[in-house]
Amino acid sequence: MRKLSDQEIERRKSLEALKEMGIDPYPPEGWQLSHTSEEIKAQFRQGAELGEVSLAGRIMARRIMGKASFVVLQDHRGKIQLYVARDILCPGEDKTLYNEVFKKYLDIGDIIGVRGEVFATRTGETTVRVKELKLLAKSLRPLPIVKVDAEGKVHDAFTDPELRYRQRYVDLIVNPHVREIFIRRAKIIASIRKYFDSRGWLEVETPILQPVYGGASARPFITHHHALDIDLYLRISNELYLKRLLVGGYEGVYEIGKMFRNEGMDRTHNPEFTLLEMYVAYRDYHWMMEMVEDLLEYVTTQTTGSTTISYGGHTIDFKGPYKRMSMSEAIRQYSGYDIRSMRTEELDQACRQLGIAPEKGWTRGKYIDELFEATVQPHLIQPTYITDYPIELTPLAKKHRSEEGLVERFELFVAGKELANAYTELNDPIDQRQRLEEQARQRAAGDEEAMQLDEDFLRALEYGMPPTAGLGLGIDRLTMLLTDQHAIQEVLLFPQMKPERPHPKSETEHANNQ
RNA sequence: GACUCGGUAGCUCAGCCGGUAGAGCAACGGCCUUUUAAGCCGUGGGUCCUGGGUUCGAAUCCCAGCCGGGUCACCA
Repeated sequence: MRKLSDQEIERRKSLEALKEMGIDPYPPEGWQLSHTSEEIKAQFRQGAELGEVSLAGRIMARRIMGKASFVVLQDHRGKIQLYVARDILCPGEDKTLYNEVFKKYLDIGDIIGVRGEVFATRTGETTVRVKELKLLAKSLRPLPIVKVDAEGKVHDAFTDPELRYRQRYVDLIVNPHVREIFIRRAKIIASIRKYFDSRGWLEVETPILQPVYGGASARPFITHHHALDIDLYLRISNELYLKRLLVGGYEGVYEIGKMFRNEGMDRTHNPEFTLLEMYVAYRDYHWMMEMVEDLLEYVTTQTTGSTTISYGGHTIDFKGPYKRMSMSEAIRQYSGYDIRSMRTEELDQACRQLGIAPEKGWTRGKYIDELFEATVQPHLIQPTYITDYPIELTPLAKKHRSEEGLVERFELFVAGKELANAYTELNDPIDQRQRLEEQARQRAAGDEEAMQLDEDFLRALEYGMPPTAGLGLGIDRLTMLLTDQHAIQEVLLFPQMKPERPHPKSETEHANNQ
């Protein structure tokens, strides 16, 4: 058995004592709720006659003063103070409920239901005078105790990232601002759905397990299907499936879902992350830029109340229209290099001067991409569209209608980070085949991240896909921006972690010895 | 992957010029019927991340490993 701490032993003793008194520490029947803590406080402040209220939540603090006590109860909307007085809780002769159950056997962390009237204390705090109290779930582990003083200063904050991410449930209990992040995340996603649905675009689900992975450049996770005896890949992108649906005749489709990329992890990368992908027929990337402006204005207003947000000390305004620059203009403006007239050797030299070490096999497009990342990207704080990318980097976008060697693509940059990526989609099946065959050659030459040739996707395109604008937008990054968080782990409920090493004296070991 | 910082009580941390551990909160016992970082008196609680090494003696010094943070690299 895992060695229990003194506090855990104490709580288990209380649990047994309660059972002996005939109190079920985990009763099945629940508790009728009349209000949330937030509703009680708001309505009482406005002078409402609340009468008796009934609420439930977790004990977060206890201040016992003999025959009366104050309790801080936390529910999903906030905290409220309870006043538990012996003779109000136990009007008769039997004071067991107060003296024994409440004072001795309840702890911080226990979940209780209470009923009583609302009043204001001497100091004016809205408080529930408890007439009825019931244990709903006993907590066997002590919580980290976070205290906030009169000036609002937080003491002993629970901040260790390892503990917070591994035990997110504890983080959510004791850190209200963390709960808020995930409420906002849900609002962001809900508002995107609302916006798309109102335009008649169809939300779809496409396979996560794919026999051929494509639509992006990344190493996949591989798994195995036993009945079929084939390897399957966790999708790195759903792009090729959504395009099949445009071939099928839907004129607007979108999917919000997890993608999986088997690459490094850091504060901006998690192996699984949430991407919005959407495709609309008979549109091009110019239209898409306007749509994204409109969408982001809507989402920011719906979730934050304004188009203006604060991110890492910058004030960022999502009100459109956003600045637009072609990639070559942007590089000229920020670095002085005119890549359009530069030969590959000159690009190589320019990169070396900037401290970038080129690798053999780099295409012209790769050099340009590197130059861009080093010289331009960090400066793009306000939402900015960078347009017209080198063709080599973008096998699924349509060739530029007037510029040789470029494709009709834009990326949206905010706070120096890529937020969205969009194309006028390539719907010429012959061109698409050539470009994917080029990718296949790069794979054969050892580029693990070049795309696989998806014959069924090409077959679909051969039936004819309408001209289409497509968009990918990182939901995690958008959430980071709208919550002023700088690590992806802060906007994922359960970020990927290395497993905890089982302790030598583990619980399972004990089980085996029993 | 490289470098770097960290891992000590349930939590937040101190101790780290080597002499086998401390504080606050939490817990336990007591007092207290409007407190709010409640207060007062008393008490208990530790594989000092793991494994080696140096030493009469290691939380402390050295080596290796594990986990996490940061920076860089890789990576649309």
